Amino acid sequence: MAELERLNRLLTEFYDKMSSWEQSVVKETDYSLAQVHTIEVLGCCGAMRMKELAEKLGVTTGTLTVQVDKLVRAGLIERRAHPQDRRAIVVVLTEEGEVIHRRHNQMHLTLVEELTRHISPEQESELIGCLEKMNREF
Amino acid sequence: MAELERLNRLLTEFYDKMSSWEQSVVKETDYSLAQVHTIEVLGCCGAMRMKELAEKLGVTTGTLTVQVDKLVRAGLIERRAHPQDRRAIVVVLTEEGEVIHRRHNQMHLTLVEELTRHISPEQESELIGCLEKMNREF
DNA sequence: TTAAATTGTTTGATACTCAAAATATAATTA
DNA sequence: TAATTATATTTTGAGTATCAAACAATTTAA
Repeated sequence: MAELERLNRLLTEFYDKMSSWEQSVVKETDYSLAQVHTIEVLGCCGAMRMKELAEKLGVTTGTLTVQVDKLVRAGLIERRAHPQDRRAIVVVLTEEGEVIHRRHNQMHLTLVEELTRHISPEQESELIGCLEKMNREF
Repeated sequence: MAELERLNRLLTEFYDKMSSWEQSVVKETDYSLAQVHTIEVLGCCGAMRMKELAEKLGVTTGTLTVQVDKLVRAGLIERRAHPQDRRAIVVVLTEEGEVIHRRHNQMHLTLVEELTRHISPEQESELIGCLEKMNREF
């Protein structure tokens, strides 16, 4: 079906443009893409253990340990003991980490505002509905 | 505005899920994410020179040279002389590269079909309209 | 209590990336 | 035309990210 092909192209195009936007935004900062992504997830989802964070980021815990070391050294996150499970480490943003996150999140909001500049409120509601349905199907 | 924040969350969630889907799909193959992405771009946009391909992929030409070397060795792409500009190299998929691309593209189509399972044709048209508008604003 | 499973870290190897230097060719200028 | 400047690609050297496997500490299950 041609409609499906068309939608596929548009989604891929959107993904690619989002990807290069993020890359160019991150390049302006002192941190790497992997580091900013880690901050983003912690900022949006809140503190969590290494295992869970690694899964959300799509890397192994070994990889994450290295990244967390760097972010701790940079003063953006902290390691804390898990209150119940003594094997586990809970990773949490520091105040400075929160600042970085809020700043980055604001750029995302500004982008989305620009992207939807010519979309009516009714269309925007439809779009939100579609995204909710699609995200549920993954 | 709360609506903007909501849309931002949904778009980010979609991006992240798309990203991990692609990663898990690529893991099943013999090729890396960077390699599959190169094949995807060549398959969708057709043959092009190194400079242009590097820009579309968001890497330097130096980085691309290395990747192209590997893909040539793997038999998926070929280097050809540019008919007018003797400085330039045109990169093109081989028959095997085309097969890989078609196979990968089919997986994308299947994914999009699943994602839109509960979206009506009317909503889908709206969605397509929104994506076109958004992609234009980047 | 013992055995098995889970959580996180360390280590060694590999892949990806960039910036800068080098090479070849094209385009422009004097 | 000859010299200069710009462009396209490759090569090289260094840094970063990543994984798998081995390890240590702790929890869970038998």
